[in-house]
Amino acid sequence: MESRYTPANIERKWQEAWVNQGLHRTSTDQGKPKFYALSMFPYPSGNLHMGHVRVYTIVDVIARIKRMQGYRVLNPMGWDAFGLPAENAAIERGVHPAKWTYANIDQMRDQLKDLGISFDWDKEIATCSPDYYKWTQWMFLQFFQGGLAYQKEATVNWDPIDQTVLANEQVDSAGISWRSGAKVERKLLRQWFLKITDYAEQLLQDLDQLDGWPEKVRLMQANWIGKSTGAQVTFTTEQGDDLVVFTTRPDTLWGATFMVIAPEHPLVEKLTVAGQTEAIKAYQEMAAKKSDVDRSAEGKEKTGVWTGSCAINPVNGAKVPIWIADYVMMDYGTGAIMAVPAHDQRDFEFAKKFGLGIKVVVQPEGEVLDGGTIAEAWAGAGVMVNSEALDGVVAGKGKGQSVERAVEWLEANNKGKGTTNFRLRDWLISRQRYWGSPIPIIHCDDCGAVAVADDQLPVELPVDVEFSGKGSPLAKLESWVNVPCPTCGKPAKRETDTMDTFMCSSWYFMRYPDAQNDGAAFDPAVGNDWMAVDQYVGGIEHAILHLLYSRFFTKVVRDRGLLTCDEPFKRLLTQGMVQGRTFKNPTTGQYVIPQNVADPANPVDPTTGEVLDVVYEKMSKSKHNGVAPSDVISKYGADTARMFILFKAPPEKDLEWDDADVEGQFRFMNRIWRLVTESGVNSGNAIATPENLSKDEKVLRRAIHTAIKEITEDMTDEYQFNTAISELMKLSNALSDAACKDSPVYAEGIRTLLLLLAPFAPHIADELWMGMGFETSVHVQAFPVVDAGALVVDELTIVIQVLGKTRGTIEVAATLSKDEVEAAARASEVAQKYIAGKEVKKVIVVPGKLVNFVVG
RNA sequence: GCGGGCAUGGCGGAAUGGUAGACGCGCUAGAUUUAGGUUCUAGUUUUUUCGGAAGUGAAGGUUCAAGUCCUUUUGCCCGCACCA
Repeated sequence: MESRYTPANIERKWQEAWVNQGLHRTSTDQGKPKFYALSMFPYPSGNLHMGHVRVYTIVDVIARIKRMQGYRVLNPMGWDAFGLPAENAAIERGVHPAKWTYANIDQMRDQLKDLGISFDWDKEIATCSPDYYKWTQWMFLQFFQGGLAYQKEATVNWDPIDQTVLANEQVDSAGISWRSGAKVERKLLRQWFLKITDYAEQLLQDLDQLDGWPEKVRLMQANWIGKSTGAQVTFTTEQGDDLVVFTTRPDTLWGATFMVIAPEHPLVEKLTVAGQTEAIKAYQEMAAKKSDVDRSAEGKEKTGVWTGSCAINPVNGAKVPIWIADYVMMDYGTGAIMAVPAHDQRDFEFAKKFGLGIKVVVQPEGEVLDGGTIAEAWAGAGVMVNSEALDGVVAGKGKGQSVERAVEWLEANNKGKGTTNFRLRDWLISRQRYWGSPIPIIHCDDCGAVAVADDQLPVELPVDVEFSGKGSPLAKLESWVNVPCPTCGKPAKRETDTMDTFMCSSWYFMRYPDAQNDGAAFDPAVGNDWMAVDQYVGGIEHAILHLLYSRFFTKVVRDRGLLTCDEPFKRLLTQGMVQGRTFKNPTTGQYVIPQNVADPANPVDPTTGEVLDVVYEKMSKSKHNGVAPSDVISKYGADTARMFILFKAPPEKDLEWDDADVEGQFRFMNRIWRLVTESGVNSGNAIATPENLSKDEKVLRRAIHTAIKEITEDMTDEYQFNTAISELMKLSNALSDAACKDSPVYAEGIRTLLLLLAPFAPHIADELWMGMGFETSVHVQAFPVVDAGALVVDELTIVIQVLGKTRGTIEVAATLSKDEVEAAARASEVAQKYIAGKEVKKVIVVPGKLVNFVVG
């Protein structure tokens, strides 16, 4: 073995050796408990960045430690390979998306291998491969046959840059596309949807099962699903139509003074009286131009137009005008509301602006509200008034209070019914692009939408298409579009939309355990053996998108009898960003290229001489703060990169990339190298026996087993890699300082250090382990188990407190009883100094920890 | 507006209600070295009359004992938002 630690000379060697030994192949030993470790698979952009390094390292450490602890581990890798960048490359550079994608995959796979991640490459999948998307299409047909996939004409989010529609989840609150950054437009189109709303209640309820998930993610999903309980009430229009509203406050029905319906509401035309036609039309056009976001922006100033018609309030027969206004959304509730201005601020503002009536039905205690004079809506507590049957009832949502009573009354009188409403919308999955899985449907004039037969799957993407960037290339390919109807044989047309790529990623974790099955998406027996994923790791950006869709898929797959699990991911870890050191001009806000900063310790702007701000921000080209994984690996090796990234911050927190800290981590690897190579310990050394140890040996052995205990705890359930590594450092320090380097305990310590280190820094650990003369890799050894006996101490340090203030410590024999400890403490010099001559009112003895004297 | 999270040395971060600052970075001094780097040793919250005293964003409270629990509050970050 070399005397100098040179990672470049050892890492590749071990990566190849592990492959040759088949160490990372998923064990089929059914005698072992299973552990499914999963990282969110990447989009194959072609370049590995530090964020990738972080996720895969985290999962790798977990997988490696579980293997050493006797689990059969599945740690797979694949590619979320459909998507627009490939198509854009085709448009810009004339490369076919498939060629571009597969080249990127090859490049990224090589980069991943440099990291020494223990993926089972036999399970590799790429969602753009016909072997895979065949089953994505099959999954779609499962939904279709289950009545969970349907077409609907709807106002949808249209991304003008990517030239496709997007699901609600893929547009942020500012109306910006998650991918292109474009402001989405609204378009009326016929599109495919999945009925995720059928599962809204379950998706919400089962969040309670997910106690291994961050609370934050569960809350985000609960908010997105957005359940609210209330009632549906049917008003009748003058024209005789039913106009159904949803309200969470049915108790205030008697206070409704007008109604508002969304500008897109189907009844608008019928309700509009002759004199109002133009005003209504103009308002509708204005509203149509605005996105939902614009509607809610603009200072929230209320706008609207009266249709000229009225409706009859079913509870009291009151005649109320029907307005249209864009503060009512067509896609929430029923697209129509009853307005109670006295008790709803939005309705109040609207009523004030247009001079509509305000009727108080809730009177707060000790106050008399008057609809004509109040300055704002009263949404607080009170007692019902002017509400016939409800008069005198306490207003509120509690048991026996007005809301419950109102629902009972509505149902008893057949005027409405209690109901729940969800914010969640059905999932729009059509995309007007080429590089995605075709939707396996054929449209026939006579038979409608007909499923492509299972034995005809996959509907393959045609290769020879033209990429102009305008419209779907598939739609223009007549030879592909025109096919006979599978049912009646008449000329029919293929669906030319492809699926949202989130379809592909919503079930890939079900495919991995049985990745090479060409007769089914997966064998249910294999699927049930491995599902659910025991530990999932990925970015918080999928808190709703991918994680919600995957939960939905899992429930549908369960209901189709393919799997038995309710939830796909038992535990979820959302790792923080990797941030780069960024130089920023404080006045212009411009980012300065690090190479142009002469003295990084005192950075000044190279052109203006201003002192620059040094901040840590997400790595990106525009900020000139990126660090390439390949550069770090070639300079320090993968082990140092892995150790640094794990040590620098807890996994869920953002991590500041700092070259000085990387150096520090490299020093630690060097210390271990020297410690082990200079120790003289080899596979032939006797292993320590716990008996008849000297004091020094006992101290060292306690340090060894404390490290085992702490690291094992840090790696159970909650993963605390940073403190685990600090324990490795402590053990390494203890071994360096050991006073008994000839002892078998020292040999035990050296070996234990390598075993504990193996999951974190696998290359150096195996190099040193095999260098000691062992026959088999460090990675197939059992993970050390703590010997509780080694942790027992002869002497305890007891803290002496007086009135809760620490005054010193004493050493006592561990065998002393509680009373004896108290007596020793009382007699101690430290305590006497503070308690002599004073009355000791109380003594608290915490065994093994402290004695606290309470003096008067 | 609603919901959630966070706040500890120069920095990243540790602390089952029980010696706050583990571990690391940086820094200071010394040793080794022709020098730099490496490596090793010691030190590194503040203050001090060298006995101590104070200290975990702020203010209260519970407790023998609070970074940790409770109440109020400030700042920052994140998610949702005219949701009927």
